[in-house]
Amino acid sequence: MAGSASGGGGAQSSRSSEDLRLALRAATMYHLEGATQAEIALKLGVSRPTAGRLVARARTQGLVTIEINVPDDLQGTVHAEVERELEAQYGLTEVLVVSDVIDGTDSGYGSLGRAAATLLSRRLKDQDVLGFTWGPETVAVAGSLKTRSTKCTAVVQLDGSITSADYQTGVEYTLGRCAAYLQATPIRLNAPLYADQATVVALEQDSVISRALKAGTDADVMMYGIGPVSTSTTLFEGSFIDLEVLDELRRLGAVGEIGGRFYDADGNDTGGSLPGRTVSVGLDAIRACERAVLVTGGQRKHEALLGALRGGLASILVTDIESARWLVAQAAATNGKVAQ
Amino acid sequence: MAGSASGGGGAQSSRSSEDLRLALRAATMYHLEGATQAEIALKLGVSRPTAGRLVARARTQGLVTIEINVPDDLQGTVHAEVERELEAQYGLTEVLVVSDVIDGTDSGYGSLGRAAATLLSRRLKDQDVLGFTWGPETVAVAGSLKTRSTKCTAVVQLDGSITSADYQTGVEYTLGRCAAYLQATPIRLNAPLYADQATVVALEQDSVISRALKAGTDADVMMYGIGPVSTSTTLFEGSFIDLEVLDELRRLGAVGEIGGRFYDADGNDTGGSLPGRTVSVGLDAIRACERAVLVTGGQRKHEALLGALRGGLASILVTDIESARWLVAQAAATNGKVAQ
DNA sequence: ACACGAGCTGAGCATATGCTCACCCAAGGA
DNA sequence: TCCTTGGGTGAGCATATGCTCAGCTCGTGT
Repeated sequence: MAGSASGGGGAQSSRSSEDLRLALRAATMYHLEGATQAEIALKLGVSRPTAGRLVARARTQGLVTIEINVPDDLQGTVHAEVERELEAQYGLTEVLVVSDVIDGTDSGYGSLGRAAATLLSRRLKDQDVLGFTWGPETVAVAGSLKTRSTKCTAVVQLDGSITSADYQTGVEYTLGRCAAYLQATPIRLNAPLYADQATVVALEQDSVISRALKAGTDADVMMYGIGPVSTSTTLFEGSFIDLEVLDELRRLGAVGEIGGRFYDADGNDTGGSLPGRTVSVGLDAIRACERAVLVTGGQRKHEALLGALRGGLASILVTDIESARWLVAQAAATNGKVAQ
Repeated sequence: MAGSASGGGGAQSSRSSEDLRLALRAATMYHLEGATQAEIALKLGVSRPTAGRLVARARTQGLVTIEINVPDDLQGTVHAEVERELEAQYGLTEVLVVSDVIDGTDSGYGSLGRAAATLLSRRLKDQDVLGFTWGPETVAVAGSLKTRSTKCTAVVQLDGSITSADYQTGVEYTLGRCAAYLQATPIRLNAPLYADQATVVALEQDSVISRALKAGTDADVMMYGIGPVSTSTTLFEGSFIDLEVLDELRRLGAVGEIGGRFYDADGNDTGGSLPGRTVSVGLDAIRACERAVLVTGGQRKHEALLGALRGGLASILVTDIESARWLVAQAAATNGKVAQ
């Protein structure tokens, strides 16, 4: 008795005009005045679902315009557009672009590190294992960790270290600082990055080292920088790679390196003699990681960065605005074609 | 083990900036891309409530601009602003303004009637009783009822009729057409609008008439026009009111009339000799009705309209744009002070 | 004139959202 | 150094929203 079917509605005198008028009104109340659809329904004398339909129709028909405005004090600081474009072009989960341009020096990763540290705090959950490669970028990230509010289970090296004093320090610094600030167990990969093949085989059979490598391979989150293929890299300058190997890498089309492993413009491992002599998780492990955070910037590393992204070697990218714009231009140049 | 407390977050390197950046991003995903907060949370690596907070913060801090745009084909047809202003100024539930200007003639209520008919269809529920006063406005509304999609229980006259042939027809027309199109029982108030006091008392004791009056008083929805206080009204021209009474009404400050009952600039019944000689529901019954739909327009009736609104004699108004603008100006002139 | 298809409606439910709570961390003062 | 104070967080629930369904009306074809 109370609620018998009241019947549907047919065409009124100026039906669609009246409907649009109502949609306009409903949308105004909903979006501008914060009314609920039930309130709108009550006020307009229609049923609750109809009020919802009116609001929906207003959006469908373009009566509602929603804009996201960057406030003035963030203008020039936030690069949302470029970030979204990169995410789309390279299939990334998140891109974070900082305004500072990275110069060629290793000490210039400050702003990159700060940004990446904040991002890392957000991405890390307390049951996670964090892996990292050594390098100036990750040192900067570790140095910018500020609070103990983020926890994780363990921090593990993804690659062996080299005997250069500076970088040995870098590894220790990164591992120690991450462990401290993330209240995590540090897992050391106590081995050289490169050795002769027999040594590498032996090392990989060592229980401690294999355990570290396994932990690194299975890490929930990975954080790493990249190296270019050039004579002015630590690997070459420290004589860890000689001219012969460099020539081989170039012949094989290497454009960049992660954890001592080189890849070509499509992000594939270049092969050759080096992989068998390298102690680090493979590129496939990085590719398989769902939260692979690549932190790098600067013109020197553009080609290496492009190759890594094309090869799916990162899911999250933290870089500088100049590199970001360059990447966008590259993707546009190849007509949006992105290697998977 | 799985979900131990992960701790709160403290101030990161550039916390508020990073937060704003995230809020920006969350708002973009939510409003522009239609993502749910859960999806945002997943993508950004935060908890679901936090994603919601980010979206909320973006609105709070003015990062989100929402506009309602009237499409071109409704420009000049829809008067949303004036309508909302009138609602606010006079405490009305809904105001509907039509673009056509109402001329002085009784046949000029076409567009008003069409608009009111559509509105009435929306406001009427099938268990409702609809009351109406006779008059050109309600004739126009009844004439514009188009479909049988709206039902209601009964349609009842709110005031007695007068013996002018035209208006007798008007009453019958309105009652019959409403009853037919609304699939409702017609309830006739078969009595003169004005009579001498003894007759009125007798009529009000008649069971059929008292039942009709009661039904009218309790009507869920009322629809009525208004009359001005002037020698050029049907009531005066038809000699239902003589000059003496008109003078009395003017002395008492009458500005308008609904159902044969006159009110002053504040919408109060003017009293005098007429009320005791009138067969119709009182102004209080109209004031008490939650869906009292006043349909009128034209310059002749401006003062009457203003008084009715000031006196709370309507909750829903259908009028023309000229009258609407005049009313807005009047409310502005009295500094927004509105009689309750 | 009658029957059929299209479109709209309200009811009911699955999902998404906003809110309250207690907890934990970081900063400031004795 | 410890303690207080304020801000921010996730869990759980009440509410709001969107969706699917069946029923009814109107327009069209025979």
